[in-house]
Amino acid sequence: MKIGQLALISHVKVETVRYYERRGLIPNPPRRESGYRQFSQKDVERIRFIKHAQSIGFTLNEITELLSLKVEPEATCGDITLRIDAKLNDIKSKIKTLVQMEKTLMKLKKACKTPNAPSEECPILESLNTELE
Amino acid sequence: MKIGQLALISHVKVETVRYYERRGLIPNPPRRESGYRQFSQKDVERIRFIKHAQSIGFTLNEITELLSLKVEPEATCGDITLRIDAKLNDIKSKIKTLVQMEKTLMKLKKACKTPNAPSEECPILESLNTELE
DNA sequence: ATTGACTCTATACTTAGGTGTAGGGTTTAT
DNA sequence: ATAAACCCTACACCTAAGTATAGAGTCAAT
Repeated sequence: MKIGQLALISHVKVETVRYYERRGLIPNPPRRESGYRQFSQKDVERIRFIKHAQSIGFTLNEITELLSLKVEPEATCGDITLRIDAKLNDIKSKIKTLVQMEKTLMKLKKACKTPNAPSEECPILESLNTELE
Repeated sequence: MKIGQLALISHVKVETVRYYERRGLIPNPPRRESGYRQFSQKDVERIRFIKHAQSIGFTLNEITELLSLKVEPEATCGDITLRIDAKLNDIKSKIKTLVQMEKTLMKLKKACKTPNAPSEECPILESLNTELE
């Protein structure tokens, strides 16, 4: 199939497919005489893999790594699990940060008892001037 | 004080101070004859404000907005609270996404029962090829 | 055989928040 | 008075993951 159809099926833009190829995420496809890329079902799967991996938080660099682990003969399933664990740690720490932000924001919000007061003397803005715990 | 000292006190780089000035986050400072910027304690506070606001998740664009609300005469404390609420929603939705990723990753992790199996047949990679629920 | 839709390459642009560099001028301490 | 340390502007570069564009060539249907 041609690039347009692959893109359509895979719900990505044509430029994204070419971008993935440039990044080495998709094997260089064979070409017609005209230079047109010829894709196959394998490429549809490959893009699905990439998109799924992205949706669980992997970057394209990390996905490149996962894909090469897949073909390295000495790589084991345990090696994959290691990457999963690392990503779990990433995500946990992001959650932690966000939860802390949430807490601080809720505390700040409560600081405002007079919604009609001029913003100039808003206790929220004032506390941003000094300390945040 | 000169830019280097402001940067030192504020724990930011000199270039960052100039960058904030370019973005309009810091008022244009007066200059000496030589062209050197002259900063004051107010600017230290301003950078503190920016850094605190960043640490609770506001972008520099949003901080610019907060700063202008602060000086608009008709703006009220309630207007500030609105921004806090919007940011709280942002953050909640980011947390939600991350928690979902975490769940999926943990499920994937459990799928691997044979850590020494070759990665080629790793059930984790296989599920990325097909479906993720 | 021509038109419209598709594809090709190469290059630049996007967002966000900076960071780094080149090529100069200034200040300060000795 | 000279050297180190600082400051100036203007510009390019960085990451991440694309998106957009120009200018050219190709394919499919009428």
